[in-house]
Amino acid sequence: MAEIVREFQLAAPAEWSARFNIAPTQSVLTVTQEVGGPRVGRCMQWGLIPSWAKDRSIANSLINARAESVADKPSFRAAFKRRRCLVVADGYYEWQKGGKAKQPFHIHFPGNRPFGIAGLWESWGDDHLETCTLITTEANETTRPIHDRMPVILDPPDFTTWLESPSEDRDKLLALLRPDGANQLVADVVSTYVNNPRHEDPECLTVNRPLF
DNA sequence: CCAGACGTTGTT
DNA sequence: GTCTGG
DNA sequence: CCAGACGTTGTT
DNA sequence: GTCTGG
Repeated sequence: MAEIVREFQLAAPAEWSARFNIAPTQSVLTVTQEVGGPRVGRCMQWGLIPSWAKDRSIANSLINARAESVADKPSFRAAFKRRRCLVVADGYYEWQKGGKAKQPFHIHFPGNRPFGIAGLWESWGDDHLETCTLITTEANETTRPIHDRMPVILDPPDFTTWLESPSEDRDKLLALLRPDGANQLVADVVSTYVNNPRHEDPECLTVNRPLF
């Protein structure tokens, strides 16, 4: 948490403990910031529920939002204008499909430096349930062999722009939604142990063999 | 005007 | 909530 | 994302 | 095949 507070310049530590296999509908750590306000770390449920949704089942479909259309899609455009966030991670899983087999990879930076994924959030229902979605874009050189999409990983200098820009800066915001340009990511083959969402321990990160 | 949709992923 | 299709 | 379920009736 | 739950 100390590393996260420093990297994201949080005003205070957040309530959070290590996770190894976060599935959609479960809690993720996010960062939000009102214009001119402090950076706040808060937990939200992964899977966006728009304000107009009659029930929460739509969350299963809205775990990702495409950068190419996020500003216009009815499910996302309101959040794109007013409720942008960062989702904190030090790695993510991507599955490579070959026939029936689903080979998971653990994708991370050297040293597992935490990073911020561009996201959107909403508050839903009388209980003000806070939910979020991750924005995806085309894959970069490292991740393309595994899958054609990847999360938008923002450079720390762009955090403020993403979190605080007024809604009329649409083009400026969309320009941030690019693949990781520095291409410093590492992709490790891991065991299919991680394929079971009930498996939630460090064994999920065990490297099977080098990629190359 | 009202009714109905509103999403991504991957696979075919 | 807001847009599209009928 | 993956894993696992996928149904109605009536009865306790 | 497609939906739900985690």
